[in-house]
Amino acid sequence: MRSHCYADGVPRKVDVEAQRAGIAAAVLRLAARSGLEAVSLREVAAEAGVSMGRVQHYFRTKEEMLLHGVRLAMRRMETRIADRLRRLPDEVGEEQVLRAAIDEVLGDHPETRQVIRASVAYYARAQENAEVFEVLFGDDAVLHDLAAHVVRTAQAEGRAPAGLDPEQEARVVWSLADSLGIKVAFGQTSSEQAMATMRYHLDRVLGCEAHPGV
Amino acid sequence: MRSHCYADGVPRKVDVEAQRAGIAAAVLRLAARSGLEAVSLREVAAEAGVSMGRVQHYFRTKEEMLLHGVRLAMRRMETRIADRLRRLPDEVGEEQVLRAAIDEVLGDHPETRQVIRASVAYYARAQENAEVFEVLFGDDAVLHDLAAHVVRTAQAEGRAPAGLDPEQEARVVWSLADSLGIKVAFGQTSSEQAMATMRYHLDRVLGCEAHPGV
DNA sequence: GCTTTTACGATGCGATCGCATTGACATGGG
DNA sequence: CCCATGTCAATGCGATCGCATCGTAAAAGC
Repeated sequence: MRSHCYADGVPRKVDVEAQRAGIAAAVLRLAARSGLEAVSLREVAAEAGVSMGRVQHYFRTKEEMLLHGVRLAMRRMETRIADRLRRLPDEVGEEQVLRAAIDEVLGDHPETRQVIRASVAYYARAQENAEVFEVLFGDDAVLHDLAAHVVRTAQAEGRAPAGLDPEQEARVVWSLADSLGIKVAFGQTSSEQAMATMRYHLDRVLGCEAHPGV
Repeated sequence: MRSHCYADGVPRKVDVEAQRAGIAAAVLRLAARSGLEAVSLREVAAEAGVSMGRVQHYFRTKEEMLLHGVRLAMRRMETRIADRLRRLPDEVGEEQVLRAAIDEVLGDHPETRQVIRASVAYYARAQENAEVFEVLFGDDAVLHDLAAHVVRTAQAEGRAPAGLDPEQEARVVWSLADSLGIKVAFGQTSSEQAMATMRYHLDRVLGCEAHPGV
């Protein structure tokens, strides 16, 4: 009746990754709620409902624990976007991928807002810790290229207005999504308002189409 | 030969506001450098080069000190924008005001970056502390109205493309400025790159004109 | 001139911090 | 069966935390 019982009677070790993920989830909740100041080993242990010794067993230092926390945040975001794509009819184009990612960022699901708030809490640390910087911003180039390609496709199909610079438009789109996502996560704006603004902008750049969400 | 000597031999009290500002400046430096986690009474005292007793004398609690810090940040930003306007030829229109504010946000002057990084460090606290929220985001409505009005003017003068929604465009412009400003402050993007993106966008919304800066 | 107020510096308190150590217990391999 | 290993809970350490208190020296008020 221990929490780390074995599955199917197969005698095995404790699921290390699951334990780490449980603790990292507590880190995320605390960071999202009150910033990194509130993240101490004792608080994390209490939030995760485990002993402090357990936390220290799975993370050698606080730094390592924090890094694992922000990694979990990004992984969750990717998972949620992938789930969203899976719910769409098959054969999604790149524009659907872009729109799904933006929808996720601007949505008001509590977990999304938690991840975004936690990410912002890590910003200061990203300046001093290259690994945190990489986790937070490492995927930006891929997302940028995705947006730029979508713009180019819209141009090729004649849906986009003339004279657009796909590279600059990509920067605008993601900057907009970032900023609106943060505003939603911190309660400055409603999710609906942010999605309306995003849809307004995308309609002018990619042409007006019927889309679920933004 | 004390640091709080009187000016002109006039026996007066210590300049309370100057003392508080000096301490708040230290708070800003620490928050910008390493986040609010690094802001303790002892660290602030050391950074400001004063005793801990002095810090406690001018701020009854840490909370009050932090609030004064973020107020100083916003005040500095406004001052820097006002200075920028004063350097322009007189009779500035509202569009110049908007552009000056955006220029300041995207500029790579160390003090601007410090203020932006410090502001981001306060985001988590803004959720729990209504006063911090007000200081950080209280001016947003004014800035929004400014941008919307500038867009409307550009429309009236026939410089803007047809079919623009000034309210939405205002949201886009400020979201863009916020996001790019943060990216510059945290070293994700160069100031030049951010200004180029901003100029690119403004040219499409307000019409292309020759402007200093963005 | 004497008291009150202002402006600190210094020090101490209890709580909490990250981290290291220790030991109990359980498991699987030899 | 024994022991190496993995998995923790418990505890203690030195440092640091925010804050309260105390003492002092100087100016302000009477």
